[in-house]
Amino acid sequence: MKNKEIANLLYEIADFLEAEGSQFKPFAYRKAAFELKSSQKDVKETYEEEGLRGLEDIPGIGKSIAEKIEEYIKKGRIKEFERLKKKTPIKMKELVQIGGMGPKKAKLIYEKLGVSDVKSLEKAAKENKISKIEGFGEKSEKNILESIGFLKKSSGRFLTGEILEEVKEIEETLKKSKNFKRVALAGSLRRGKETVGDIDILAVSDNPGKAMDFFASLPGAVKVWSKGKTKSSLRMSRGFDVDLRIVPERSFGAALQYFTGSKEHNIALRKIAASKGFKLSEYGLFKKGKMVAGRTEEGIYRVLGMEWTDPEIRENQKEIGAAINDFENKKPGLPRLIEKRDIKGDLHCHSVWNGGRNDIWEMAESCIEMGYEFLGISDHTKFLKIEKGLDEKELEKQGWEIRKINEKIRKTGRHFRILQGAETNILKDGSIDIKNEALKKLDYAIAGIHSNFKMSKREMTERIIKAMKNRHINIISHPTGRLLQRREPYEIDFDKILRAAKIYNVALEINSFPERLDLDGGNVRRAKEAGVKMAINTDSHQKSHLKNISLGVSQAKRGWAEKKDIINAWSPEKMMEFFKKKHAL
DNA sequence: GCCGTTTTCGGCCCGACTGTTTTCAGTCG
Repeated sequence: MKNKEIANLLYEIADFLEAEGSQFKPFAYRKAAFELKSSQKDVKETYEEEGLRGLEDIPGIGKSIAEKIEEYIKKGRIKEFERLKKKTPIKMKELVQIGGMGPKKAKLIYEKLGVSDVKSLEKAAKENKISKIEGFGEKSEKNILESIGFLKKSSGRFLTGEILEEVKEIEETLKKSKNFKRVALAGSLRRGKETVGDIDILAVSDNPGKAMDFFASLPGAVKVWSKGKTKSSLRMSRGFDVDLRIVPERSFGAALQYFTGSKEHNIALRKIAASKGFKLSEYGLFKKGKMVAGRTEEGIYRVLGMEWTDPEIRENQKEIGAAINDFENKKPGLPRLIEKRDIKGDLHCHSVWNGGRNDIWEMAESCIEMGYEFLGISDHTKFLKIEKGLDEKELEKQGWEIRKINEKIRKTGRHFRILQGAETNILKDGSIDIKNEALKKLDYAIAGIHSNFKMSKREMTERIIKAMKNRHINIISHPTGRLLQRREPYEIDFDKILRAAKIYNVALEINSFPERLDLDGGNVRRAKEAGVKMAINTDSHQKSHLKNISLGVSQAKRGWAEKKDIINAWSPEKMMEFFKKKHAL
């Protein structure tokens, strides 16, 4: 039982309570849920070790919620929740996902029309019944249908960042088992896509029967779709499916290549193979019926006269041509793509100063553990009141603290430094919510859009360009504003933004947060081709988020980014020069 | 329902936006 499971339950209770018109309880439940979700300690363990008292020690959790958690751990259900659901029998979690639809509106349309889930909501909207209800209108009805359409498009896929850890655990479990000789992840996960449909795992086993038994009894598996000697399929409790294929060792590379995809890359590769008299399949590379490669991926590409290709760029976007060796004509091959180990620090991290979970020192410690050379603290600034944004005075105070910690680190002789930045807000008119005199004192400054998302393309583009012109702004955070499966990017003329970024020496962020991944691979590629520099940041609000950097690196790789394109892969000195150059413009 | 450097009651984050209204409720971040 994961903290998140209980947290989600508390969130849903909060929604039901809000629908009932309860004023402050929802706030309390959401706070408790948030604390649970971000707590590093397992609630169930806490309860087993310390009982109710231990639960009440968690901030935001008092007697009543502690008892509800106890009830859930013991009985697997919460009476209060059952009571609320009985009173208003609707699929709350499903309905509030619809844009513009909150708990109260969900309850209202249930009472008026008997709408209890998204399906019946869609039907009612199509029959123009929604617009007849008081408080709704034609526009609401249109928005509801639009939002449902958007949701449908993205349904059935999961955010890679949300399931990655669990998938890695599965991989490790299989690897540790004696039943498996080799295990590898394939599919879109291996290609670093931001969302994945299902998980493909390949394995080699001397005893496929036993191996499949082991697989089917994995912790967290809730349903076995199928179980055979070569292929089995499971549904995990989080809702995603995992396919395991057992292949002969001599075909492992070929199978890995085949099941990694993409389909388009594979088709192109098979065409190359055919043109040279080979036949390529998931079983191997064959010439006149004789297997010539297949044990490793490298072997297959080599025999085809190609360089091994990073999975992230296997999209048939010119990587095939680039990978073909042509030494005679000194043709440039594939670029050496950026790797996680190239990253020297994180420039977008929040701290307790604006409501983050960890203080600056704790964040720094984690960065040191990761082998970084620097950490950029960039807390929100004052316009974002909900995030306790810092004003000019508080930024100055934070500067003192950072200098003190840097001094402490310097004395240990460690090669590590904390930089002070800020994630400022680009206001509606393109101005920055922090005065230039204060920005000047920072090591660098980020600017991002956090309000007024719905502007015309022209206005939004002008707004961002105006911010880039500010001589203290070095990075634009999450440049397109998209939230995966939740919000489309805001309207911008990206080519114009790229030109401005180049002229005003501003880096665009590759935000590594699982639901952002913004820029994405496609936009990274465009930025790179325009000669625009980028920064791969995590937007961490607590130290456990720092590991998301690998998601950002995957997007960067998907966009063919190299070390030279990523400012936080440079030496800190060179990066600081990039920032300084801006001030001189 | 939770919390306390305003400590057992009274406040809880709050301003902007949206779509609906004609002064506001609900949603959003």
